[in-house]
Amino acid sequence: MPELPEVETVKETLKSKILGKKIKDVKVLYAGIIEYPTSDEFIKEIIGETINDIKRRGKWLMFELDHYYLLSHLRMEGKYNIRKNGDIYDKHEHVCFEFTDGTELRYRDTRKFGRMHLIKKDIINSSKPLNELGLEPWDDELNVSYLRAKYKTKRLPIKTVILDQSIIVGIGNIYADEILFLSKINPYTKTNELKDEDLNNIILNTKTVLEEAIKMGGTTIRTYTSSEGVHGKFQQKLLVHNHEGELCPICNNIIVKVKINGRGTYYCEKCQNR
DNA sequence: GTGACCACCTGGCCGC
DNA sequence: TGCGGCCAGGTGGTCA
Repeated sequence: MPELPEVETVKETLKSKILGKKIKDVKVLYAGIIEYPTSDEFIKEIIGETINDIKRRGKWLMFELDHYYLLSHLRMEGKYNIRKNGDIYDKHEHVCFEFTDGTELRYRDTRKFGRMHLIKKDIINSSKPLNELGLEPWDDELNVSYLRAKYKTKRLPIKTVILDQSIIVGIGNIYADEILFLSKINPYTKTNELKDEDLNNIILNTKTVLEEAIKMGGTTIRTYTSSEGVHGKFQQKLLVHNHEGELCPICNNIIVKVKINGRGTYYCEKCQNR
């Protein structure tokens, strides 16, 4: 499932393929993907726009057009493919951007969880969804004081809160397990009971894990691959996630899998005892 | 403001 | 082999 490193990989892959292309037509085959505005308005406004740049904010892909930003969240299984005009549609391709050069960018999503917004450039930072996002992992303002302020009222387990995109963006279920393992923090720990040392470890290990994952092209796990069939390699580096019943790489204890607020969570009871 | 729960979705897996 | 049920999970909405 796409988390920050996977979105970063998609962004870089697409930048090398579609920058400068002008949108001639758009087909929305499943309107539920278009969150804002209506799909009719979406189509009307985006035709004639050129893709000038592609950025990322948290798990959102940001296609910079002439007058708008097209925001795209891949959720669980969203991906982009380049096709030639006239290629037969796959049943899971839901939005198709036709370019003036005869190629097409198609959004494919087997579970239809992904969402798109088309937002005017001058209000992009003050509009949903970007105005509700927290700090990037590499933001200078992400420090112990920031986390302490955000976490002080949170009684939920840290495993749940570390996924909160309004605090730190980009962390999903896979990397959350890895970050807590490296930080030696039990995922059940009440967030407001974490010590400053724990918060510092979360910050450092978030950067470490995500940087390493980006270098390796993200994680290819279960049904997810990146754009254009690009496979990430970080799953080879996962220490606990998806390793239920295997030995902890640090202490040789058995890695267990539990459910915390509905999320599958892998951890080592011996190492993560804080 | 916070936390619990549910809905959105469909492919894969498991048990019968 | 076929069927039904469960699971996976990011996010937003509703309700207490």
